[in-house]
Amino acid sequence: MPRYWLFKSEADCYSIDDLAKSPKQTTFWDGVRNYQARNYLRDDVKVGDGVFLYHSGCDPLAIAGTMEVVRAAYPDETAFNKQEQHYDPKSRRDDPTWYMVDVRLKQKFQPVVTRDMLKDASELAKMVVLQKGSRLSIMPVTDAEWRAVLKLAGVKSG
DNA sequence: GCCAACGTTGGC
DNA sequence: GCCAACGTTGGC
Repeated sequence: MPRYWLFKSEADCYSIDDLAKSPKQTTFWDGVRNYQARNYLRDDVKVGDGVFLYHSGCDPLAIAGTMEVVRAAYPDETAFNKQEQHYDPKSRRDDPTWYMVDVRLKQKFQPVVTRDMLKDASELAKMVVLQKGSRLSIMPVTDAEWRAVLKLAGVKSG
């Protein structure tokens, strides 16, 4: 059984349209530099899992669509490169600290499911992304939440 | 190992 | 732009 996740991205930095324009509509999800999020990525995110792409830091705040995990965790190369914004001198090639996965665009929501819509849905009251102070960039989503959001998006399956 | 200070995130 | 929440750092 696949599990479900929510990946957060600043839309100015990387949006669902950027993903749609990528070769094979696939990208590597790099730059996660938080241990709890890293643990999810490294240990729990598997090929075939469903992922919501959430746009933060923009208007509207919204789930923009769904993605599918197409490659499980492997070392995040950007951590080894001094030129990279997310360079981390403590991560070593023989013992990487940070990991990334590959995701492929599955479905772009039209229109997007806004944060306000999520907040109005009683089934989503406990959704992690809606909790105060919730800053993780990788968060788990329950089966019921996954279905409820798809319903709000007006689509039948992820 | 504690905790204050600091930096960052992100909703509003 | 503000500020609350959170994670990390570093002195002790």
